[in-house]
Amino acid sequence: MPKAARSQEDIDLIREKILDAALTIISEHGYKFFSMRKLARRLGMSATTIYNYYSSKDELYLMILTKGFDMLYKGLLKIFNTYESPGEKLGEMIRAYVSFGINNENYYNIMFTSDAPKYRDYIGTDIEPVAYFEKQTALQLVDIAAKGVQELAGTSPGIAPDDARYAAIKIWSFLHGIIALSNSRVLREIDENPHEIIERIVGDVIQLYIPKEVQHE
Amino acid sequence: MPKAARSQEDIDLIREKILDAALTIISEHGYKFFSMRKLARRLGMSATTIYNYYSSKDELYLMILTKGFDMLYKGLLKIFNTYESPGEKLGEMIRAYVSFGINNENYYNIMFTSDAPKYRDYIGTDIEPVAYFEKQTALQLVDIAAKGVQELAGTSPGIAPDDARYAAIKIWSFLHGIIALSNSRVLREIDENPHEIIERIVGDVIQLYIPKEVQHE
DNA sequence: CTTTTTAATATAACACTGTTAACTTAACAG
DNA sequence: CTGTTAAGTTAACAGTGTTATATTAAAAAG
Repeated sequence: MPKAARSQEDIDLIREKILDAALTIISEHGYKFFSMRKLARRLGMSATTIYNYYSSKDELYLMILTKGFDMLYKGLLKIFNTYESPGEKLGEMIRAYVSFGINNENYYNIMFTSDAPKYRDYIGTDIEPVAYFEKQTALQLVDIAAKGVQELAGTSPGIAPDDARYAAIKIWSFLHGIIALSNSRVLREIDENPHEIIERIVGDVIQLYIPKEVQHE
Repeated sequence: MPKAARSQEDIDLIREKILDAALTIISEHGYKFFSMRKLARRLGMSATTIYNYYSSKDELYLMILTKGFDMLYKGLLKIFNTYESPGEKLGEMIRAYVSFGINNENYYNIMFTSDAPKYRDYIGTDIEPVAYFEKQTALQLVDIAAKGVQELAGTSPGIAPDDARYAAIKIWSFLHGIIALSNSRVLREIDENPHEIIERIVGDVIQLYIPKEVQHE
């Protein structure tokens, strides 16, 4: 009888190791600097060996995306479960989202920025299931956001009672705008103090949806 | 005496030809598919010949950026000079900006999206002057936007009289948010009707700054 | 032990990328 | 026709994702 195949646990351990190294590269140097050979060098293995654990760079990329969405979701969920007042809750969720976007620039960019491929690009390919799982993880985010907004519906002037989902997307869009402008360094080109502008806009958005009396009810 | 050098006009003509071809590739297939060899093939010349007209792919890229900012600026300027009422003027400028972003997806992405290098990345390099010119062209955009907002200051509830510039950046951020979400295909993943959402958000932003009575004064 | 089997890894290669060095072609003044 | 040199080409380098092939290593059977 031949050599026995490795246990699933052992395989998963190596997969995790590879994923972590990829993450480090991306969050330190950006997606552009993430190549299979560099990843392999960091792991002390051959580039082609990685293909025994992930079918392609795209699959690895999708796994990273999934992890990112999951991290962000869990962060928002914690706030959702911690705060009592709906106003304070949504306010903190908004701040947490923007913090994530600014402090994990490279991560945020591949999660929400154009160049990176999306679920649609993998339909019909052999990694469609991986892409599908990524999409579902991302959708959780919309749900928790909509829930946060839902609790404010009726109380807030900006949120129609039966339209929390639209309101959530709109707030998201506003926040994404300022994060994306900041991360793209466009903001830095036109203003000396981008952080001040970000703070101010975030404050304005919160004010727009959560008037003072509701904010500390 | 040796062969005479070509006239500047002739050189500029070829430069223009190369730029146009690069533009076509990017707006049809995106920045990812734009390579020096593909560009050369389309032009019926060798890839290295392009280096006689542009010092690098980056310089070519900066020229494309500049052209994009200039196009957008001229479009907004025309609206600025066409409409009389400040409310109508700003409303139309907002719609024109969003249209540009949605209809020239690939173009907009390299202009305002992260992965693309910015002026700061070229400081100290030999193409810093090209990058500087690109930045100045982009800054014109902020100026014309701020002017459009300035005319509404005082009349609009959302715009403090002495803070048109901040208001302009904020509106820009809101608009960029919805365009970027749309172009990144994230919106398509979470909603069946992204265009409807875009229309609605744009309407809401306009409404936020230009109440009905001011809109058709 | 040695042999056989095969899982796991590594090497070599392909087609691509931006860019440079070296070479060829072609046009014009003397 | 020759010398000069501008303009363009080919060959090459170091890099990319990925695959086919070759090697290594470990464990079971004789």
